Amino acid sequence: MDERKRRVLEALITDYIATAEPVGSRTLSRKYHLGVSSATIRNEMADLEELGFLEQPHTSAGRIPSDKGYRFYVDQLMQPDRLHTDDIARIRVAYRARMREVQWFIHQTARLVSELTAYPSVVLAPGVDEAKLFDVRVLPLGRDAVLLVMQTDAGIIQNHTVSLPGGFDMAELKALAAEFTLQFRGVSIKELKDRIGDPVAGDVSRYRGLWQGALQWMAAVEGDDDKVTVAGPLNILNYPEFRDVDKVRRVLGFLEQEAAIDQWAQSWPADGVQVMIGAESLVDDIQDCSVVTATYRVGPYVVGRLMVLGPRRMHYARVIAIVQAVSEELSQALNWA
Amino acid sequence: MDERKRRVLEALITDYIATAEPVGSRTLSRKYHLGVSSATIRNEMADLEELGFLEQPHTSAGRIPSDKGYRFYVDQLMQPDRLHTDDIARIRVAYRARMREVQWFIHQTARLVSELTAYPSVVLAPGVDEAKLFDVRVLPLGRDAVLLVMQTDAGIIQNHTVSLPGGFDMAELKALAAEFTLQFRGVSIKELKDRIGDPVAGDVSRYRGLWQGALQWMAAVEGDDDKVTVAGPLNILNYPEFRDVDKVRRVLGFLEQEAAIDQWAQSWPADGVQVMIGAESLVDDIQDCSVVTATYRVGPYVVGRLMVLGPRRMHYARVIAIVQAVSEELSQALNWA
DNA sequence: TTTAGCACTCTGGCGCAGGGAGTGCTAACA
DNA sequence: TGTTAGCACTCCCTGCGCCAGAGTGCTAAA
Repeated sequence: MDERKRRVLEALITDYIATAEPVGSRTLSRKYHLGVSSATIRNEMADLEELGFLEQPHTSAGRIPSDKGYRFYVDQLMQPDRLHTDDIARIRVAYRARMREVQWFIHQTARLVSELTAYPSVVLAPGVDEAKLFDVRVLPLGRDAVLLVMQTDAGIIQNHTVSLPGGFDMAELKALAAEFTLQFRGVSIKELKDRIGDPVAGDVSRYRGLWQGALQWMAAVEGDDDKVTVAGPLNILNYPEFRDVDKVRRVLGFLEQEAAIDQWAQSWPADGVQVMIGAESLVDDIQDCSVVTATYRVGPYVVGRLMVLGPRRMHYARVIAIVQAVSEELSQALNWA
Repeated sequence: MDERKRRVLEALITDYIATAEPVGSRTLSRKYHLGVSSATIRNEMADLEELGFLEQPHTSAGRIPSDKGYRFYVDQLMQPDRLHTDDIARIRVAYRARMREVQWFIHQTARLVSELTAYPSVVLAPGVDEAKLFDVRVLPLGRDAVLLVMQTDAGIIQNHTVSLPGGFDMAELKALAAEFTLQFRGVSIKELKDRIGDPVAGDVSRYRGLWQGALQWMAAVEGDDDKVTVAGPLNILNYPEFRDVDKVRRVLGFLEQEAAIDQWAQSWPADGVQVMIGAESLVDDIQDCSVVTATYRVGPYVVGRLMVLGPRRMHYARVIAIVQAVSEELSQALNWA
């Protein structure tokens, strides 16, 4: 793999990313001043194909990069773009607002990333599973309904309206909430799921249903709800590789499977920017896509990820730079929030 | 418009809804026992075309219904299906759960409708704009953050975390919330938007930013957020008229414009099941679609709507029945909730 | 080692013919 | 007078062959 092969491969991938058309030797020698003739490039391309970096759709077409080719490009050839100052400004401005809930930042991030990249984006919100219960409170809402408010150590707040037909005794409920807080403070939500059946001190008989419902809700419903935010899914329709409705269906269908995406993301390495090319994602429905993902933090802890989904010939250099910059900015914003 | 013409038109539309193929006279005489020969049907079809109920894609193709044809079919010929007992059971079961927030019912409804009809569905949640403020409370969350909880007379509860760097005086905040409640109870959220600047009695100087932010949030952000719920958008991909990516883009793009949908829905007549065929919707992006919509109530008041979006050759009889049944069931569920 | 030249291959577009589906018209029939 | 059978005609769709264009691989010369 000498220097010239590297340059040919880089030029070819650059061109293919821009045009989505198989690239021929003549095109390369004309558009990129490689200093050699098309015949030489032809030989290099034949070698690169033999090495598995390129593929030929059919005998008399140009070459396109293989997954391996993209991988080499991402790891060895490309370097992340320097973002345009406009883009940088846009990222800064996006988080300027104060007094917002975490969920607002998540939405904002998803929209921002999909607009900057022109690909669909996904943001995974901090999970509540790992968070530890901090306290539970109850607010009367009327004659026969209360609002349960749960706070975790990560500062995440969940709340839920519960109706109690037949009314309730507020003092009793308050005591119960205090008791509950005392007993379960510091227990992770995940663990709480297994302890739904635990007896709670105090007179719970009347409100057993309430607690069980509330716990189920805390543990299950709200835990996964809103965890995955998708923005700009229709961006995928702008790329010629998705002119086919069946391919579109698979990708958009995948983006609707929020629970599956969440679970899938659990298996990824912990930190930093990752790139998955084509089949590397191990997900059938997005074999024709690449994924670029980065984590974000609250303090020192990784709490969530953002990702960009695009065709395999994604504009990696730019997307990586954006994802990197946004994840840092988001981490900062969350630290201040 | 004699009886035979009506029967021919009905048969033709039924067939076209099922097959999406232009229907010829021979097909009609074979599949539907109309008691006359294909030649006679041909004559009737020519008449129906002249009257504007049918169209011909090209000279030697069968006929397809025009918008006017569908309109006549919906108004005069068709009657809503009797739902299968399975479907009825499914609708009943969907709302059986208790102790749920309004938003849960909305999501449930959207999913249910899109699954039953196999078309995309949209549900408009009760607006908060018309709701009147009932009370505002504040809960301490830690050293420098509080949770604002706002309740309206419609029983809608919104809440919002606000950070107050530098700490706060809880007693003062509580008094302020009480004061605020006193002053604005009974004022609609819509009105509240215009009165954000109103002075509040008590010492607000320290917390002015808090109130302004909170009000802005109540009035603007949460008011429109989540108001429109879409389910099953990809169902549209199953219909051959949307095999073209550009058409898909327009329809799915429309379904993403939640604010626009909300506004659009404001202009519809108040109550009952409505059908809009093709251009009748007055929305460019869904000229190739029909819409079936129904309202639902809390007590005697219409508070929201659900709608089904499908190709013009929608299965009106079934969809109308479903939309009708679901809207009634939802109204009941909300009355009990 | 590089390059020019050339024969070869494959795709995609175009024109054309034939089959099929459906129509409209005409004339016969009840 | 309304209905039907028959028939010529129209138009779409499909498959086929052909050709131009793009690109390759190989060979031979620089």
